[in-house]
Amino acid sequence: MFKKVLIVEDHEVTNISVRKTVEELGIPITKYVYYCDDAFTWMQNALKSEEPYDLLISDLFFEEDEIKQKLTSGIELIKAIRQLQPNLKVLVFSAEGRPATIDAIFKELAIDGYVRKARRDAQTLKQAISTIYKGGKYIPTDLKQSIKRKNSHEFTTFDITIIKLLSQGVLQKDIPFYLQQHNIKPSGLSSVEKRLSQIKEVLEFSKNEQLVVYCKEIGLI
Amino acid sequence: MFKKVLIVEDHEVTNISVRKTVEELGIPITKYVYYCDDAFTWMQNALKSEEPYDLLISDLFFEEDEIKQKLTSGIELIKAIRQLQPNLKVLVFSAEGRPATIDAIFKELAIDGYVRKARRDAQTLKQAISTIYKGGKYIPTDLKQSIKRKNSHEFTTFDITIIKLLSQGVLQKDIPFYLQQHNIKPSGLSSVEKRLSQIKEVLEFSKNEQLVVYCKEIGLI
DNA sequence: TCTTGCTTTACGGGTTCCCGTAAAAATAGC
DNA sequence: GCTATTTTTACGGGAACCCGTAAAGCAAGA
Repeated sequence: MFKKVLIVEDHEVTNISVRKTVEELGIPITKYVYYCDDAFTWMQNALKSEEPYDLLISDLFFEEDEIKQKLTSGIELIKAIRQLQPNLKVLVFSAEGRPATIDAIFKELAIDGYVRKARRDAQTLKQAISTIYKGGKYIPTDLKQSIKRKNSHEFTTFDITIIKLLSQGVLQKDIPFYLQQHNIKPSGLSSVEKRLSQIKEVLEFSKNEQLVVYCKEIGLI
Repeated sequence: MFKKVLIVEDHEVTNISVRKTVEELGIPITKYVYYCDDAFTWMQNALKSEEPYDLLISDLFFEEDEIKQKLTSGIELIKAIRQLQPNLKVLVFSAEGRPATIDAIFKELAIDGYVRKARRDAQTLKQAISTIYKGGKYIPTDLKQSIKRKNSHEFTTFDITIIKLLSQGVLQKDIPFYLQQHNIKPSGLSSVEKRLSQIKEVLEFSKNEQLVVYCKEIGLI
């Protein structure tokens, strides 16, 4: 089993349990911190003293408080740590449940496992740690299967840009101006109109209001 | 200190820690369950055997799974339990952070305390339990102060109705028809238009798209 | 260079939405 | 019962949006 584990979790209640769960697996050294910056420092020091950690268990979202941080999210932390210790095993433990987001984290950060904060999360954590220790990857069961629903649309950055502008109150007829300002390739009003109507057709929406709440819902804007 | 406490929390990890935290306060009997229906049953039985619980610690949101529940949220649970044991002390422990929502729960359910899942939540839980035991109410510090921002609008049920319809793709010109169907008093198109433009003026919004994402954001729709 | 196919833009008419004004209806007070 | 005030509705002109079509731009290949 792993020898040294570092837990990064800002919620005290969750931190306590994760610690307890890890200790029940017989891992001798479990360090726990509440801030990403602290986690990075401990990782650095452990590496310097040539006693690096085996496993990082990290949350994704960290609440801001009076103590300003350089690393403000689990994603930033993992990216930073990967620079100095690429072989480190990483397990993300987060409440984030959107398949698209979890999928993106697996691909972008090459993490070794993801456990969602949910009903059987303590048991799942143990399983995930075991699986990772054996060299495997722990992927949530609900992620393996259908990521996409029947009517799904792959949003391009262009789509997201114009939908964001709409949700910020920019008039549709003024969007071309903004696009030109930022040198975004199709900048014509017709292109904007066409794109919006295409998206709405696929998703079977009739109004922009529907589209923007949908995008808000899935965390796109 | 309290004698019998019931913990309702679907996340195993959180459940474990809350339990531990409560036990550290020297409370002899702490029952913990993962479903609202179970909580209700245990409350009922304890009342029948004339050994009722002193305190209920409950989450608000419970994830659905294969085991179908009658009570699907902490709010429903608390309402149901208040029917049979009105004097029970209730502490809500949830991740919900929107002041308006927390405020509504205090007023509608007359709960005795609210602790938000956040950085120092374990310590805060202990404080809250102590405060409630002494007969006080535990209100989050950030709620006491500014609930309202500079440009805030008090949404009526009428407002919410029409904004919901918009977000569902109903054309503005068709909204009067829906309002008549449900016998909602002002049903004219002009009334709808006037209301929307008033709201947008107060919130300094220019488009409906902005309004609906805002309402989505604050959990109104 | 010219053709072909694709993307982007320009234009126009029909619909919906916005907003002001005025009429109609409901409410309140006397 | 009547007037005064407010709320609701009706109407109309102008702006914004939707949608189809056609023209213009652009890339690749013969």
